[in-house]
Amino acid sequence: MPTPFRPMPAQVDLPALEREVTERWAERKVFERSLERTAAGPSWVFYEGPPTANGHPGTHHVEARVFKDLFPRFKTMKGFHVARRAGWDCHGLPVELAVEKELGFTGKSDIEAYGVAEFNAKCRESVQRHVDEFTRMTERMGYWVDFDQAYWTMDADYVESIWWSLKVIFDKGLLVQDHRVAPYCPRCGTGLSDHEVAQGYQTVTDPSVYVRFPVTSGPAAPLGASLLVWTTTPWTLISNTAVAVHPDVDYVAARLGDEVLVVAEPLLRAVLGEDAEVVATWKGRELEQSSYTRPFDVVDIEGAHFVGLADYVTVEDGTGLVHQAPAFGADDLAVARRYGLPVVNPVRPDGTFEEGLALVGGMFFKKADPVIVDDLQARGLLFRHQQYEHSYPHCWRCDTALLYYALPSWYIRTTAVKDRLLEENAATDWHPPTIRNGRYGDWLNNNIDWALSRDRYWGTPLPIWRCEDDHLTCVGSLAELSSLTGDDLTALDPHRPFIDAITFGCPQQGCASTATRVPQVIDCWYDAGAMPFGQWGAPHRNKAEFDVSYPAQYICEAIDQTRGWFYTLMAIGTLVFDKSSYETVLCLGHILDAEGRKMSKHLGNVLDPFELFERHGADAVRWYMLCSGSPWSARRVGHEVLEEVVRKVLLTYWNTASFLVLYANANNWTPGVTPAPPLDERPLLDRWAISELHATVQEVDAALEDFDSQRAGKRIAQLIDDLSNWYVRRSRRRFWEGDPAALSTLHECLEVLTRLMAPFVPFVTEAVHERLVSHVYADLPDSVHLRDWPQVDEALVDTALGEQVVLVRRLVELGRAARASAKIGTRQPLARALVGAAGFESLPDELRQEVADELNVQLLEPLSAAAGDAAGDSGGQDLVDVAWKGNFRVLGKQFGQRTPVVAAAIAAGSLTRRDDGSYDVDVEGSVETVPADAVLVTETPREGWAVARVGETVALDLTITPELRRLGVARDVVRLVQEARKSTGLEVTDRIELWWESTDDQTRQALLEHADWVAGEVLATQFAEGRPVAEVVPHTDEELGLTFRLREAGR
RNA sequence: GGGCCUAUAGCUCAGCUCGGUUAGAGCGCUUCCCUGAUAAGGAAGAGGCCGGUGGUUCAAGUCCACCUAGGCCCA
Repeated sequence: MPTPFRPMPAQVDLPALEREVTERWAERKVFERSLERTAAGPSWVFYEGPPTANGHPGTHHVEARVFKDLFPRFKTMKGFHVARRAGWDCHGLPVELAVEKELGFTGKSDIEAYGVAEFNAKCRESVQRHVDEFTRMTERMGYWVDFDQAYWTMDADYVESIWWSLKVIFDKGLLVQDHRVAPYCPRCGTGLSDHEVAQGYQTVTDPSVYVRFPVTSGPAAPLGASLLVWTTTPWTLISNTAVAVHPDVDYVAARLGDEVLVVAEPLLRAVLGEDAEVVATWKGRELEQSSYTRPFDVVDIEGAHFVGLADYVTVEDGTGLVHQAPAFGADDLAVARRYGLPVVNPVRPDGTFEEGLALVGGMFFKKADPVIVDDLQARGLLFRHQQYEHSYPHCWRCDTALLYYALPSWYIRTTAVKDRLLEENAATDWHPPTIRNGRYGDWLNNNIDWALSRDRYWGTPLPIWRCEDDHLTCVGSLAELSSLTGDDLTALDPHRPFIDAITFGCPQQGCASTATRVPQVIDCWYDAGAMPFGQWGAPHRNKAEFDVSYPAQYICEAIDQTRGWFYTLMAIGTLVFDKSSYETVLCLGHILDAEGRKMSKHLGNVLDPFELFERHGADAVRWYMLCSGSPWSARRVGHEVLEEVVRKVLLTYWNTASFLVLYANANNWTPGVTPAPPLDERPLLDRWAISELHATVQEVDAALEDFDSQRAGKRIAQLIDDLSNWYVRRSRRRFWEGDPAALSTLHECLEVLTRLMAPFVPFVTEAVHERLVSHVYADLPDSVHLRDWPQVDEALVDTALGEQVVLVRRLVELGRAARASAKIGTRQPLARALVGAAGFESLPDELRQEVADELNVQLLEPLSAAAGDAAGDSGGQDLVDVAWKGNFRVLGKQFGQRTPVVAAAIAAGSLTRRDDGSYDVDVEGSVETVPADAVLVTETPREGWAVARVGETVALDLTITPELRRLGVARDVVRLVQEARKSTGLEVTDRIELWWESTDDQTRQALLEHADWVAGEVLATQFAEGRPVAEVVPHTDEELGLTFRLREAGR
């Protein structure tokens, strides 16, 4: 006869099981069907942030993907249609650098020599390679996302969408060209990334000069003062445009000899010495707009040469007055922008001054320093000249000193929409909420224009064409480009170098010049932020699909994306549609290694996700990511924590299911077929289990609606523990007997629990669902992921019962502690236990019986009732001590400062109980009335009892009569036989024949007295004193003087 | 240099929103107990100046200020 359930071995290889489940999903197209199933439902829009397809996937990639999977699965089970489109971020410097490394290149000149077309082809290949690995990782971890429709930011459709959006921004006048100061190597002719700069610092000695700038207007002018300005780059003095001071710092005019110099007050003595005499003091802001005579008249700089204010100025070193050359310093450039000053750059890209300039014409910038110093000296402008040792960046390739250099660059004027960004941010549902006004809000408040362009090769080309007359044309599509050129370019690969070759007659009215594309590509972060429309190729294609899927209801990434994707998504959405691209965002903390360090290739501490999946299983990794610690805190991951998840959560869950299957099959119980009593006729414990189940459904649902996976996971783990370690433990006997009420209850709990857990751990739940549900209910879907999310039945949640069971378990714990302290094992029955606990009186008999069973006592009585009883025996009130304690939380509200005095009076017992339960307390002569809950009463039994008490009290009567001892012996024997059954390899349902003999009188008497009971417990069809006829291996126990032999019945 | 986050047992983390009695859990360790599913469960023990200093308060791990260390992002 077939068993109702497929057997579920207790031993399970989770990673192997996961691989089987993955195959089954693919065969049965479960993901596709889950989307079809919800096609008519309301849609819940999720955007997949495209990972950079560069490098190998690491465990930190797994983290975000787990959260990206959980909520869409949850919403899908709730009936929402959650389209999930994979995406790949294909462009950018990281890809270029990886390819450069592969090819052994050291700079842009190598790329140019190799050929841009060939180089970009290599980049494309590299992307494809890494995407394959990401896909494999994604599938293995059970992240359901549609790869067939994946968007690639390098696809022509995608690039065209970006162009369209840039044209919208351009037409609003927000895409403009300006200067950008960046570290630049004049020999290599290229800007360097921060990463490159960081590896090229060298300690060098530079001139340090203090120069006089005579003041010509403002408060210092009447004194005939000069600003004293300090710099370590004399060559930039040629381009001096302004002087910056800190608005809140005190500046002094000080007389030294026959001149007056202006310096910051805190630096006065360090710079001018003790002899300087202060003649005037101003706040920096009072000096604003004071004009001065610049040190060199070599280049024209109009409308400049006055004092500006800047918060970045420090009084750490120098003079507190900072020379400004906007072309050669990012801070300087910012100040210049604010004051509308021109950016004048007399240094050519090769690092030499323009030909024809006085003094320095044609000279390499560094070589100009001594010339300039000498000239200043000769003209009496040099106050002091020293050598200064400091760390300065050099080109990591050629050791040339870098130049901070203003390069022409394209900007998006995000500052123009800053207020809108702040409004959109305020309306965004951040998890955790602190990010909104904290890290992210702060970033928005300090918003600066987006430096969009990159002087590189592998990226979305900036679709701007410029003619010789400087007319700009921004092109929004290949079709538009075709109409401008007159050729059909709709099949053109819109990348460099092909796009660079496209020119057309300037469309500007009356202009006859030819327009060529500007050479830059764009920041790949723009690509990622453009995915809401880019993934559809919208609006050129699929405009309707885009319209209904904007904005996203949910996105999720780690904290480093505040300045990355979170920003670019919101900024582009606001710039193009005047609306942020997402409503809810979950922001995760980073995953660290076991030592708390960020995982990086550099440190070699990257945990390979595939290794974790194969060793512990993807479910274990998922559960850890979702439920251990706060998702928004940085967390450490290692093998130990994953092993714990497997043991405590996954295996406990699996084994509970395995237990059900074992006894359901043994008793031929089939859910829905074998009749079971209605819930309200089942034992109290069954109603408790169902109550906990529904309370869990309620809380998990609420937690997930709030994007709080940790809270949901905690509750689920609690239910698993409740079922395994209380419900099943307490109900074992009923399962052995095949009680349909118990089997139905556990089956229902596991069935609902499996659905609750499915979004978290999709593999093991699928395997359990298949065995517990799919195989027995033909009308239900063949996958848990095609089921509906559980509905809570609030009528079944019995809070009072829940609290009573908590008390029961608490009392059991206390009783066990009492036994331990008396050194009496639980197998030895005791006559009675006394319980002192609020709520014990109202505990139903069924629950009192649980306590008695667990503690193995024959009688359970309230302590108060027993006290009088025992008092008669022992002649006094000595059995119970009563102690009182004040409840500070209650007393504090009533008494404030007097709280400690009142509490002391209560502890001293100066109180009388009133009829309504409240107390009169005698506090230093005056009587105060306090409510019942202001006094905590504890009763403590005395001598002859084993006691455990923490809030509640359990006392055990330690008298062991000969009758009790014999019962204990019988139980010991049962245990020994069970052990022997197990070691013999018998199944739990096998019947046995048993023969025993004993040299110990007490043991013999006990076994004769309790023969029927022992035989029943160990499933013995025969239980006889003596020896079998045939040879059977004996088992002996010296303490009991017992020898017994057993064999399977009927053999 | 700026901003944000974090700091509680050997390790991993709760508790802090809204101050209240003896600061909890898991892992690990020691000793026991229980076991007719379990790689499980239970008891006891060892292990805490709750990062530091000051303040508010009858009362501070919790609120405030400053400091220190680490992390992240940006210069």
